[in-house]
Amino acid sequence: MWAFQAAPTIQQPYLPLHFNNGPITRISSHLHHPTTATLRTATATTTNNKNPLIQSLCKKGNLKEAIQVLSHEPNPTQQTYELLILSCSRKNSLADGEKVHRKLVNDGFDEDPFLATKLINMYSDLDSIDHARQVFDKLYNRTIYVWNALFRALTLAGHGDEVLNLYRRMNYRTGLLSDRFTYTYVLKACVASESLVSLLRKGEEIHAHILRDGYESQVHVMTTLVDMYARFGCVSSAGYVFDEMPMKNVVSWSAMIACYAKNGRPFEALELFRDMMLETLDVLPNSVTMVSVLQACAALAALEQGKLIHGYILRKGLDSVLPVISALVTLYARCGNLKLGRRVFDQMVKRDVVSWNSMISSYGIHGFGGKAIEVFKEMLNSGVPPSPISFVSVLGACSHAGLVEEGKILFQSMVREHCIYPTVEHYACMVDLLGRANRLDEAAKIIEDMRIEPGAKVWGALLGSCRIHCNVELAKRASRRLFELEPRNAGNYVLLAEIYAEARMWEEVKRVKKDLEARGLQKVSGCSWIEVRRKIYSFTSVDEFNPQIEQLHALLLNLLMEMKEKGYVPETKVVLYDLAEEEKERIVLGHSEKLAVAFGLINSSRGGTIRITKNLRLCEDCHSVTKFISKYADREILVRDVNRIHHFKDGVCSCEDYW
DNA sequence: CTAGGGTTAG
Repeated sequence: MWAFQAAPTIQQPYLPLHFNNGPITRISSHLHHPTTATLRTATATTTNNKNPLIQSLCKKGNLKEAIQVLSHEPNPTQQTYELLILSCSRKNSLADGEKVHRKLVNDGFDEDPFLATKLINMYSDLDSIDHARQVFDKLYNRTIYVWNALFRALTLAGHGDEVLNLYRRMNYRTGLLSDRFTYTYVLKACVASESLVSLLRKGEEIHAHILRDGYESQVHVMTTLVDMYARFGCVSSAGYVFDEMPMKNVVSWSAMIACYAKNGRPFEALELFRDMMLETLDVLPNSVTMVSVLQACAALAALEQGKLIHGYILRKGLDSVLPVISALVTLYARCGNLKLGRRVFDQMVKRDVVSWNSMISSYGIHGFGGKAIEVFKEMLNSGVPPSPISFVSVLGACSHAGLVEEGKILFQSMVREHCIYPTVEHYACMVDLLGRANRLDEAAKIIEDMRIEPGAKVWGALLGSCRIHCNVELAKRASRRLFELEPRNAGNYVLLAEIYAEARMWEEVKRVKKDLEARGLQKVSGCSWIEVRRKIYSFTSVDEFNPQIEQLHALLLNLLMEMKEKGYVPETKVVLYDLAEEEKERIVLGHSEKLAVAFGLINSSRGGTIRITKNLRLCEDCHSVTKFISKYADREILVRDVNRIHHFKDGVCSCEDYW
């Protein structure tokens, strides 16, 4: 591939990896120092040729001309090459980069580790990881800088496992010691792996190395460590490292807040944010911090809390930062206030693909599929190319709204018009779209025709559809695959048991439940919560400690009687026990969302919307009861379940009973 | 040459 000439000054045999000791180490130890010239530059410096023309052309951004002059320049210096390489990165020109590289080799700089570092960084910036690797492979004098540059390049390219293999070789085969940069890169490599193996153990091993080498007070290293544990979902490990950090700055705090926000612990995220504001005087939150805080508010559907945070963002002038605005759009939409989200979106001066995606998915979760498609098309018209997530968002919107044909057309346009190849997520959307619409055979056909391995998400979507339409046979097939793919996901067992229960196959229900227990798993219990005057109250069906619980039950019983007179029949098929109908009715009446709605009726002012959030999918009985309450108590009720938002008003729901 | 963030997900 490369037709470089052998270096005229240093002739060394090519070894891909070598023992970095002996005289070579001595050469490299002074070669890598940027102020120390190589043999070749030493000559150049003595002739006092600093190539002012090339350098000034580089600084002016006139790369083409600089390369022109370079081709006639007999003595380019190391500094000149450094500027040229940086220019190629900046100009995003691989061809020019290769030209400069070739000339550099001809001029005998191919064993200069300083320039090799720059070259590797350049090729990494130009997304040419193979070239970066080659620079490294051909190099004999490898300083820690060179290793670090390659680690950085590979990590950015997602080749985490390669970094870890090289890291091991560096430790065993060279005398080089890792520095704080090495550690940040190899820690990141643990989570930047294309293979599916969990590299948590590796990360823990590196953690030990870091402590051994005395880096526990290096803020960058420790923050990366927090983030690594966060990405593995090891919240307590992340918290432990964070607590032990002797020095913390805004990045460290943000990493830990993000850890909570991303791992389903929004409450702790807000708590930590509060601690940060109270405990530290010199650490001020910035836009990155605020994004995670907004995410936490969105997860909790804490609208009032979110509005306060929005106010803070405005006061601090962080309201022009794109990620912050996108997070605000999502916050308001997920809190049920689509109008406010739209207003924030409309006020944006500039929009990138993420801003558009947040608006598309906002319409999606509210069930406005048509609006989502409209916004999607508006995005295309405005010249912003869609991302894979744009399609997940818009297909999800079609799914919630039952727009099957529109979804199919969009799905086909992915490859045809946008060169975006569907991933497991996209297929899962299509299976969900078709399955929900009771076109289960078509959904199964999609899976059969998939060109990639259908993952758990795809089979999960199919099983979910089987649940809605009570298709026992297909459910058996889907669950068999699911139990292989994710044996520890309790939700799958529950879904299957519910399907059997609806089909009154009680023996099967028992078997699945036994299976669940045998694996030491538990059904995730339903939990609903409501924000009243900026406080969040949560409910579970087994909660005996709620001081108002008797009042709530009484209210629900009254409603039940009233509803039964009006012809309501409780829907008890979610109950996984073969019990008397009366007993089942008692169970569904205690569902957490009903308690939350009752609490809302009692504790919030009339005329205001009651907003409830639930951790699972809304059950059919709660859905019809809430419809009833919205009419007879004359209240607007918003319920956000795991999938979408239901807007109850005058006895009907915005989902039109399709969810 | 180093650390944290937005949109999606049965």
